[in-house]
Amino acid sequence: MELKKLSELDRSNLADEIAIYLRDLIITGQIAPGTRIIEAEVSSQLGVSRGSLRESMRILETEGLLESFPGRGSFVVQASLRDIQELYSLRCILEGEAMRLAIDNGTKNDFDRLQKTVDSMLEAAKEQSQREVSELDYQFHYQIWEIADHILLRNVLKSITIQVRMYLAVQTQLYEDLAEGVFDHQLILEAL
Amino acid sequence: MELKKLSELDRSNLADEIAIYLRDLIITGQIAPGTRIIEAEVSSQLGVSRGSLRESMRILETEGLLESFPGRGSFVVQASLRDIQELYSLRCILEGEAMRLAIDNGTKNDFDRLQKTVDSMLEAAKEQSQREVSELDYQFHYQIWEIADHILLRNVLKSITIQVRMYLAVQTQLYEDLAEGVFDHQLILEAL
DNA sequence: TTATGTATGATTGTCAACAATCCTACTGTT
DNA sequence: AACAGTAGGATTGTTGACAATCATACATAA
Repeated sequence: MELKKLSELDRSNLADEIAIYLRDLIITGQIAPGTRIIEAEVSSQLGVSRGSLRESMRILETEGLLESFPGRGSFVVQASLRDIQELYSLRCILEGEAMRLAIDNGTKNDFDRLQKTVDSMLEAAKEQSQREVSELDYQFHYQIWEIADHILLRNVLKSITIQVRMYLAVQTQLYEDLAEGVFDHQLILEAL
Repeated sequence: MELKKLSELDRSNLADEIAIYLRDLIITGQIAPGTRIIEAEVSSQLGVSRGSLRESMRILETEGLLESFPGRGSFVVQASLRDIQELYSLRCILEGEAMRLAIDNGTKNDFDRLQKTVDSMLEAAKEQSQREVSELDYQFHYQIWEIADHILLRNVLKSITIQVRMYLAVQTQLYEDLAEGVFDHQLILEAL
């Protein structure tokens, strides 16, 4: 049996865990855009030191979720219309490229798994479970990216999608008709 | 007269400065791929604390220049052939997109400035000044990205180009005939 | 009233020290 | 000789404290 290198296993350090936690709060809109992150406050609430928190904030800043002004504090990014447009246009370009690669590389097995995800999504949409639909939506795309077998492309798409989800969380009205969105995914799959 | 917000001015903090410094060392190959970054050693050499250094390392890690294994240390990434291929393919896709946008948005003035850059590059190539050619090469592309007027696209391209340059620095033999590379840029400009 | 100066608390920037973990080399046992 | 066990130093993980900076409110003068 072939074993994975332990060094590749995710033995997390604090900063990463904090980043994961905060990232989720930001993406889901639980921390509103524009809010200032006060280090002492947040770190004590999380029960960690400011040093570790600052490390995690640097990760989120590089990812484009936070924006920091030296000496003045860090804030959850507040997207302009332009930012969102750019995010979408870049996502379209890369997603298109991912699909092209997925078509080349995908096996029947791959497409069966995609169909399964779409089915689950349809079901979740029927039950109006927004949270679940959103999660399955991400899984659907993530599966395509994996089939495309282009690690860098996947990472960039992941980072962009995270930001898109953040903005969507704030403007949920865009997601009113859940079922329609799911139907789009069925179309994508058939195109593949 | 309209003034810029001071908050948008880059009043740097230590971590950013360290990141800029280390990034350059990595990109230019002065720190070889695979070398381990020992925090105490580097921070004392730079005359900064480990905390600040760690923050900068998190930035570089998120950018894909460092790779860290919790509890075991951080290393300058060692690219596989695959990594390089992915880097190039993604860069092609995005650079193509940037050019398309640049064609739409560019004014005559913009193209004149590009021509100037190519001219300088040709001159630098004649004098076999690798360093200068490399810098002007980056400027040429950066100008196109600015004309394209897509901030996000530019940022992603910047990050990818940084990594490409890092790998190029290690394998400089690829850049033997400098003049030929410059000629490529003239072709690009004429296409625009 | 408006503008300028000043003091105070709040927040960030930076650091040095301690704790936990890892790696290496040595020891002893079979 | 080959292996497991075990110190010891080296390195990372984490923290709390101090210094520097910023923002706010108040006081003062024109």
